[in-house]
Amino acid sequence: MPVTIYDVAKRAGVSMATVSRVINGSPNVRPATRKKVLKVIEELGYRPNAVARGLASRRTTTIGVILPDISSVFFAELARGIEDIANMYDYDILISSSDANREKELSLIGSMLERQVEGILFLGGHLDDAHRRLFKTANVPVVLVATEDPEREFASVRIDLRRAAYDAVSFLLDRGHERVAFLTDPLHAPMARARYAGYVEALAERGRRVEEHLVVETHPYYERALKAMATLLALPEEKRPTAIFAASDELAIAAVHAVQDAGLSVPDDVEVVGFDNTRIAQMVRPMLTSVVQPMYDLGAVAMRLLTKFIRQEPVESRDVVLPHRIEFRASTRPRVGAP
Amino acid sequence: MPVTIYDVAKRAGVSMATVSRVINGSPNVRPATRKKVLKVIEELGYRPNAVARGLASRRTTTIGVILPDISSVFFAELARGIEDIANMYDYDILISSSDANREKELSLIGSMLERQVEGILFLGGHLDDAHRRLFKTANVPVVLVATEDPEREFASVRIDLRRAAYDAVSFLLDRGHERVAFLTDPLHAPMARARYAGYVEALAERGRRVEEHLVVETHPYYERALKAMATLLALPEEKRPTAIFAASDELAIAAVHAVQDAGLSVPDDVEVVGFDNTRIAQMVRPMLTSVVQPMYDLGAVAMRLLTKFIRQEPVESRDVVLPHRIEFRASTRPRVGAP
DNA sequence: TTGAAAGCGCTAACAG
DNA sequence: CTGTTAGCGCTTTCAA
Repeated sequence: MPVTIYDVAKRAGVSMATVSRVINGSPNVRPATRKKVLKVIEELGYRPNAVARGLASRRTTTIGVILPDISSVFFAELARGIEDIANMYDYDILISSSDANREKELSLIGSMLERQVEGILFLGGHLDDAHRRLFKTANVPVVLVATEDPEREFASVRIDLRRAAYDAVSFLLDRGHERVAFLTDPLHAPMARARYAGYVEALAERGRRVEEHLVVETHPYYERALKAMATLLALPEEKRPTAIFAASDELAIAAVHAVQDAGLSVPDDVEVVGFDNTRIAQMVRPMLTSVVQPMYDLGAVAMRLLTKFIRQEPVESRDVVLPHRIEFRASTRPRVGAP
Repeated sequence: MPVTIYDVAKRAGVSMATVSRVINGSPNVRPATRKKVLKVIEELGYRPNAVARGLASRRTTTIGVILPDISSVFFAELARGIEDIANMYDYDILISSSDANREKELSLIGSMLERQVEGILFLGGHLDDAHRRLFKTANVPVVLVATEDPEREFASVRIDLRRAAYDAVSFLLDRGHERVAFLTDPLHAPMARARYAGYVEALAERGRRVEEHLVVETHPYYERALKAMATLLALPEEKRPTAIFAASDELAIAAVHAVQDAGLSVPDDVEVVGFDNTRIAQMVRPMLTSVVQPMYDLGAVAMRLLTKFIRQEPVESRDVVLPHRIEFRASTRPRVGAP
């Protein structure tokens, strides 16, 4: 029923190969012929079938993106970075949320491979042997994004989470805080563990040990975190933290509010540092000091790297670590000598 | 190089038709044969080529989603609703951001049709004749989601934006406010216009006219809105609004902060109502009263509707209007008799 | 229950 | 510069 390349060829009085050439912008077509074919394409409303093309050419111009949850601000922003670069290179994007569920991840990877994606971007999960095996039999390049792979077996684009946490905690410790709390989503997640490692390291380097009660593990939602922090702040003053490092901005905001609810002031009584520097960091009062994770760039750089692998271009590094920094705002006290 | 259905057939000593039947779960295969084939599939690590299948069967199990911006909280949440239902019906999703740019939208629609998507979900834009023409030649079902189409020509899933705005503004007016401001993103966007219509209607119904200076059009970002509101609040008291209806939660939060910056109190001096009831509404103090737009459900229902069209199942209504309501929180004063 | 064979719509040598 | 001819890997009649 739909118009095919064959219909166009017949009507234009040329072979389908010529039509194919016109469609694909081959220079080897006489201008007059091209014009004629183009006219017929217009008349017939011909629209090339990308599936057939994909089968014949073995190029689908599609890449697969697997992420924990597209509705999370963090991954949505990352996805946008991926999309923009993909677009620039004429790739379309197949997106699926995995809920960081291993089985779902594996099944999604399989499904994308069946669809003959030309590359896979895998975000924010944890790799085990099954993942590795699948990726290795894939025959298409894979880039991990914002994903912890201790083995560094696959190409990846990320920030140094451990170091970022280390920097944030060091900043707080160096201001003289005796008790810096760490508010985090469950520590079984690899990204949470990386931050925890940085927290521990910053303490250790100063001859301090982790005080169990200052590490607050909670579900990564505002309401839950608020309650968890309320409990911590109800402690007597000599056990209560005077600074809080939170693993996300959402957790940090919960911390800020818990402090205020306890009748204390941010930043005068308690300083708070968040993570990710999402839009919301600037939309609360006091505005949040936050570790900047360049989400859009992570996505963009990863996608660019993937195109290089697909085109077999040389790449400088398979493990790209993007810089992080701390954006200082009002949830911490002004730094001496800061602009 | 990769294993094909033919390789499996040969090795299993059956025809490729039989292998195809096994893959597709056809009941017309002797159990012993099925088992043998399955074993070979396993041994060879055979993975069906979905592109070839799509070409042969004319079914790609792919649907196309076009939205203004995947990094926006609103659309990301909507996308998640779409995804979950799509998944349930074994569809994969091709997502693209259009930036609400007409040309981009048209080109994306074309590209998705070339890819033989089995249906299209079009979110949050404005339809003109070019869109309509494309959709009509598409031969695949289209569902508009959270999209204003005055002509109601295509199936759609949405809330009654005009009515929702009307309800919010009526609520404020009925509390005795003389001056209710409307803080909105640019009014050329159809969704913004719909809310504006509700604002006007609520006023008109009470014999009031729109006061130009109370309609504040701004870019839909916190910083810009904050400035715009500051200007408005700098007005002498008799021109200053005592209530603000904002077109999004982000704008509403800017309004709250502008009021506070002006040395006034929310809700005592100025009441503020937001829109969408995104997560952030509960993450600011005072917590935001907001019009609930069920984003996840909009996506889920739309996707479900699309599957019905694809399967040619009967549908009850082509214009699904989901209910909205107002979630009352602390940015408005307590209602008399409210729980 | 199984197999043979004809496409699906296009690309990509190859020949001219 | 253009046409011919094989496929790409699978589904789907139609027979057997």
